[in-house]
Amino acid sequence: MTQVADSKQDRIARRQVDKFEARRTELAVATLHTLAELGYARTSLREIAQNSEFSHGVLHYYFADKRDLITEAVRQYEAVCVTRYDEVVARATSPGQLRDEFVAMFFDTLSEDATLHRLWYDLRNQSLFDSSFRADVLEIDSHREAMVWRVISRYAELRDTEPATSPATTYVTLDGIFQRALLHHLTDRPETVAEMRGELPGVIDLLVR
Amino acid sequence: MTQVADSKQDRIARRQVDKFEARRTELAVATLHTLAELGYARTSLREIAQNSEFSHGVLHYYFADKRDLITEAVRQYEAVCVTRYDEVVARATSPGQLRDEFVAMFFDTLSEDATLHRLWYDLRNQSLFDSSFRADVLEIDSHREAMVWRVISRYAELRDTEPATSPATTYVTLDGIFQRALLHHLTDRPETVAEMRGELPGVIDLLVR
DNA sequence: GCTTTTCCTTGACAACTGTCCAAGATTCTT
DNA sequence: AAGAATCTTGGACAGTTGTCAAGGAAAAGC
Repeated sequence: MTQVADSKQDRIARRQVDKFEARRTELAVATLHTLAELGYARTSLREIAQNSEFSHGVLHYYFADKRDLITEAVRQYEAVCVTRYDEVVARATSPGQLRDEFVAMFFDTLSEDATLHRLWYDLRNQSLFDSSFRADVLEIDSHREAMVWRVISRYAELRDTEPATSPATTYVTLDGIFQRALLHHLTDRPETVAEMRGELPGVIDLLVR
Repeated sequence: MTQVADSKQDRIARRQVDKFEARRTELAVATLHTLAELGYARTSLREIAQNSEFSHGVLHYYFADKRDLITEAVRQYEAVCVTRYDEVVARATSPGQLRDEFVAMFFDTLSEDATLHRLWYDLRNQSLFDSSFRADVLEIDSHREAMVWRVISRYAELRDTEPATSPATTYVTLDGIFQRALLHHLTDRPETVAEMRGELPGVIDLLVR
């Protein structure tokens, strides 16, 4: 009897938790969009609420405070972003194909998800000032590094050679290129972006022996 | 007579302008320190004034508005930062010396001027959201690129070869490394920074044929 | 259908923001 | 030394911020 009651209560509790979590991520997504639009410095709770279908008060029902909310939004970002190149790696049969499709995807997400990417860089930078972001940022950064490494090490494999640098260096090189391309993309300088696109294959080749 | 009066007035006017400019840069420097300490998102005019010897009202006597003030501070930053490696280049007589001294200077300023550097990245990122910063940011970025190029092209010359990539790619590669090293430095992970230091010479060699 | 729990809105709060201004303090001119 | 120009202060302003709580709306449980 108690067992039945328990499992029933459990089911109820679980359902409530699920619902709670669902709404949390829903609000976190709204937060993500607001952050991507305005940047960290200008994002307020009322603005976030306006990008959702709720009023601003509800945010404190689902989140302890603003930091909690933004942290959750950052985690949402990670879910979106970190496996982007995996299918490219999976379907590649020749080094040339892998390189070309990687470059294509690279510049595709650059313009497609530009606001999300600038948000990521904004938050990573925020972590230079606010230590409470650092753990999450470092974790995401390491996932991005691993993602890049899967591409480059596979590329080296296909070319029957080895990467020329460590995962860390490989990552920061490509990330540096991405960051600058993003700046010029948002500054509306397509020529510069095109130039960088032209150079990227050469850089990739530089990254393997 | 009018001429004498004019030149005298001119002198007075010039002195006033000089004084005005001197105080402007004085306040811009205070702004720079505040920004480096708190980051863009948390820097207020009253906080800036507290880092100077004046009250907050004076800022609007010397600057049109907050943007004007911050823009001036950014220009101050540039004056500090953009010729850092020039003497290293000037005194280098062998490729090994140039490379070693560059690496040393690289990691020296990383820890010495860490807060200033994080400010730079903060403002560069801010320009992804606020177009009114972009012109200044792009200009400073191009100066940084030129600075790095002077080092690498000279290094190639000393080694009797050529740079392997364009100035832009060369810059973003080293800047990406710097940025990540800065993150780990501020996160208090000296091991990671040391690792990156160990790898930097190899990267430099990768950047020339 | 009624009660209890969960969810959401609304308005208030204190603190903080950029901006402006009146009036005092300081410096310069004559 | 007196008057004029310049500089600086400190307070007021309107608007925004994160936070919270009282109470209504909706849903769930019985």
